[in-house]
Amino acid sequence: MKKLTIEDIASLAGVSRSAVSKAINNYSDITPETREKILRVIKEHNYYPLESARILGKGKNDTIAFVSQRITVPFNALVLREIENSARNANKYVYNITPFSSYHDNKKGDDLLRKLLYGRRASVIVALAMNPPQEIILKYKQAGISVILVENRMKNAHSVNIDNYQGGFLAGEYLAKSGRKKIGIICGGMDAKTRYNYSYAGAERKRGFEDALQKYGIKTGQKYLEQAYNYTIREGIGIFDNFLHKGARLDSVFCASGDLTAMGIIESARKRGMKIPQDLAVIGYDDNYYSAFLNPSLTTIRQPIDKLGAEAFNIICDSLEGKPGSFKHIEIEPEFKKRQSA
Amino acid sequence: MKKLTIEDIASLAGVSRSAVSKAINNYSDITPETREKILRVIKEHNYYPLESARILGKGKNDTIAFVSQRITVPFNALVLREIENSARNANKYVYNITPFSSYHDNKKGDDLLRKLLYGRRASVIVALAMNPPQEIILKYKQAGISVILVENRMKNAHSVNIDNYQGGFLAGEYLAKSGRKKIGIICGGMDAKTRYNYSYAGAERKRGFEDALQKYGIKTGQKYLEQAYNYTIREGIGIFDNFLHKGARLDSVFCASGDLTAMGIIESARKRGMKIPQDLAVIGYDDNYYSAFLNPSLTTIRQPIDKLGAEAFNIICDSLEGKPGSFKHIEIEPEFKKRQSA
DNA sequence: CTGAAAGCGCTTACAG
DNA sequence: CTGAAAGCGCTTACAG
Repeated sequence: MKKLTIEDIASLAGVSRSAVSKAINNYSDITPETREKILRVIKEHNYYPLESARILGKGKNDTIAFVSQRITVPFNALVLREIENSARNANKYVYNITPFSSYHDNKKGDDLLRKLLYGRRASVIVALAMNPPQEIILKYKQAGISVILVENRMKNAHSVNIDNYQGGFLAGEYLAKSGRKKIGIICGGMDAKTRYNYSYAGAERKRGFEDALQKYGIKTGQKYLEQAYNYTIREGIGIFDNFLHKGARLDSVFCASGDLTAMGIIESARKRGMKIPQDLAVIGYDDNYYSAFLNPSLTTIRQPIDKLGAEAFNIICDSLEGKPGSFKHIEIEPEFKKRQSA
Repeated sequence: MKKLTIEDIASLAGVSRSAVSKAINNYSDITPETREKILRVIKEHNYYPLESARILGKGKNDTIAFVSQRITVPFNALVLREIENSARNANKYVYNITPFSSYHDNKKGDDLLRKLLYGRRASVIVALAMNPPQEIILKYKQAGISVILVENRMKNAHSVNIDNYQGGFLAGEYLAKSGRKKIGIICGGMDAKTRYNYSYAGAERKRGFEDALQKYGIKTGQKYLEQAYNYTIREGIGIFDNFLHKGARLDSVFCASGDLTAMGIIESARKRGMKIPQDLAVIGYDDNYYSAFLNPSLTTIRQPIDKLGAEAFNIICDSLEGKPGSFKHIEIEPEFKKRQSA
């Protein structure tokens, strides 16, 4: 198969290579007739410029890198989807967004961020639930490339979060006010042996939750805390056993680790003959699209991911369009969804 | 920020640029000592080669393009995840896989496939639930770039499917054998006004289902068929009304369009006081990870996406490693999951 | 094994 | 407005 180059198009159209380049890039210093003729030839011959040559020639790359542990994690996919939706609505940058995954390999995650920076593969970074070292963040700052942290917050970078402290507080307050006394919490990212095991979102949810309980004079502590690592239904089932084993006879539990954990807890509690919510009130986190259809329907903290995506996209635009301004830290309000499980 | 180039590394290490290139690419004609010295300098200075320059220099791009309507659709994300899992297990190509989305814009979809081809942005294409015209498929064949269709099947391209005919047949046969007489089907992609509205998977499921019903002497036809377009719970709720409006008093329904449709149907039927499965048996499709936890738990056709991903990855490897062979068409067996709803 | 040189396909000053 | 020329940062024959 013959590979067409800009040279071929130029001779087919009877113009110079730079004229073709100008037509492609929609530059103004070219007559409309010439432009149209060139574009016609391009279309006729199915010519698409080689992307790598464009990037090299231009000296910059206008991709928006969306970096996460895994794009296929439902929450991560939803965040990306909402950023894409904002891009579609604004009718710009839609095709510039490229997902990158670290596949839960922390060193690879750091390496990925370095590669994107030093290999100049992106002009804006959206990093979801990543914990990069300050050193990398500073290098980005020096390079003038914006980093937008989602589900994290650090100096020298933008951040967009759904107010996790508030989410935890709402859950704690509701259970306390309903007269529950032995209130457990299941939370991820508490095992901060290294920065990789730390989750800003998890820590904030726990902090808000415990502040609420303390406000109402309810005990907190290790006995009432279990950690989540996988955020799966199966894990939730096992965690319920852990509470029993250490003698924590809960009357309610807040699954800050998500609706899936809550599903596991409910499954496990029922097998032991407990009634939900009478014997055990359960609150989830996220409000997955099917959570209202579960049995019982799940009381949960809803995360307005659409708003999160919109805010992130605003910062993306500001960065790409060179609008100055200091680092923004945006907190979006979560919503308490009262249903049957609590 | 100073941008390091291969030139800088060469002078820092006291060697030529080609030596650095050889070290980076792990070529053999270089002494181990030289290589190590170069790699040390590279690491020390955080040098990452500019990807676009590498591609341009090499004259080829080794990315594996994963093309779908939207990577954030749960089924699509799962297929990608399973391909990635296979890559991880095989410890190769993990970081070569890049997702591209057409965002449900059919022309953009075709354009994307052309761009990937003519702009040489990929060396293998995995196209999920895409309906490219034969013309494009043939161009890929001529260019020697493999196209692997998933949820579709065409000449001149590989294909990997979960046997949709069989899935439909299993559902139809089960309902017929349970003594159901008025059996509805809800299916997507039947509105083949253009090739974009056509779904190979949907058509095959319907064909298998109707063959089963005919085998057991049960009526089929327009009255018992409704179309799905969005595959959402909400849509399922509305579709149940459609059946009632046209006077189809069903005793059972097969939601070939997925478990979400089934959830909507169940929701709607219950609001009308129907008992599931006594008054209405409902079979879904997919077996979403939460489908066993619904109320009632959902009887459904499970799609073994892990196997699908593994098969697709095998073909990817064969293509990348230049193993010859004719086009493969793989059909994976689905599994009937008996639960409470039917 | 090493290094000088040409080439990949674009873009972008710059001269006309 | 157009076009010849240099440059982007790599890779790859090729000569040594």
